[in-house]
Amino acid sequence: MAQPQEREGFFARVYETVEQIPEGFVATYGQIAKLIGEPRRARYVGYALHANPRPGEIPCHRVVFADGRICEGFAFGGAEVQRALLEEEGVVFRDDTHVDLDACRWPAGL
DNA sequence: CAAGTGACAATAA
DNA sequence: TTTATTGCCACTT
Repeated sequence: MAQPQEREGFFARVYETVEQIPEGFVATYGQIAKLIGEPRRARYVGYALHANPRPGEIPCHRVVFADGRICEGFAFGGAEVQRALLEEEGVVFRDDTHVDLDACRWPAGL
């Protein structure tokens, strides 16, 4: 396999960043990608979460689209489950599939 | 080796 | 304003 180790470094940074998201807050793929220094890998941020090698430690449910939207077949049990998890932590929802990024965006103070 | 795919985002129409 | 397309970059086939 001789695959570039940078991939693991990139993935590791994504996990580190996502794990640092406080409860009641959410981050977007583009924001995370930019925070780790690779704004062009926004897509791969989601890819890293899909890989999710550490279920239970990586709050992937706190990571949403730039608009705060959650894809349907994305979460473990469905967008509804994810919405419930976010509401449980205090995240405000504008719609059934959109979170209030204006109030829950992370990192705060951008 | 080349082409296709994908938990996104930004820009164009 | 919403919808459609392109760009990104690594992985899969």
